[in-house]
Amino acid sequence: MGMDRERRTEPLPLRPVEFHILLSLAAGERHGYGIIQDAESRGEMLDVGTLYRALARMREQGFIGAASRKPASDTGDERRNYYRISPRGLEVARAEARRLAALAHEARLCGLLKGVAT
Amino acid sequence: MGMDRERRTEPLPLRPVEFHILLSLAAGERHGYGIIQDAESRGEMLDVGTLYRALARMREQGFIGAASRKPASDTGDERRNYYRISPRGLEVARAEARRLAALAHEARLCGLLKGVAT
DNA sequence: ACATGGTATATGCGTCACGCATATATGTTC
DNA sequence: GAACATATATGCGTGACGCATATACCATGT
Repeated sequence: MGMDRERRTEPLPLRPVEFHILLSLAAGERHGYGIIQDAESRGEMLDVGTLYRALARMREQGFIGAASRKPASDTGDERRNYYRISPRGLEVARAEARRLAALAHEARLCGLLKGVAT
Repeated sequence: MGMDRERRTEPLPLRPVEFHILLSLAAGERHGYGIIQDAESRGEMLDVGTLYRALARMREQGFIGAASRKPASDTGDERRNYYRISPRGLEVARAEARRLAALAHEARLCGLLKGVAT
């Protein structure tokens, strides 16, 4: 067997797209296209195919769930599917955030972040 | 066409294993197994197959090169292949480090790093 | 001398996740 | 109603992946 990181039993480390999704959802409920726009606002490009497949995968994993109701900010667009982060999703997002922060710290120690504010 | 991130013309963002390699080599010349041990000391697990294939790929890309001579720290083990980071490799490593630091900063803003020192 | 375990590099195998393209349809604006 | 942005979804080809295996050298112990 074997795939990308394939059917790995360990969910961590997260795939980049998975962390982008949880990062958006940690700030509040979002629909798929809104997650893409969030990533764009951070200067990150998410492929739509990669995103929607990751959303389906993460629902199966229990990291995210469908929002019970549309948020107040919704314009009434019936096409939108809103997602919320689950307690388990929040856990893995925090663990991944700590891992990334530690990696960035190591990068600073190696001199890769000279002139970049902390 | 498409592969993992496949034959993407853009080298950025780097794959996780690629950043781990450049992070190790930014601190000095290393051989393959030494890079694995470096990652372990950071709590990151690198698969040996993934590592050696990434090393070959990154040599072709010009991000790393073979060290001209064995470093003074070498014990005389003839099996070792030492690598050094190239100017281009240092560039992309810095860019990727900035991206990761920005991502960690966003994670902090979203409350995913509460109680974690800066 | 031989066994054991750590070090060191490399490749074979199966396949998933990926990037890219395309499809479909609704919302918005002019 | 044309044009474009929004929104979700799937088909396609394949490279990179995790895991196993192969090979061999080095160090230590008995």
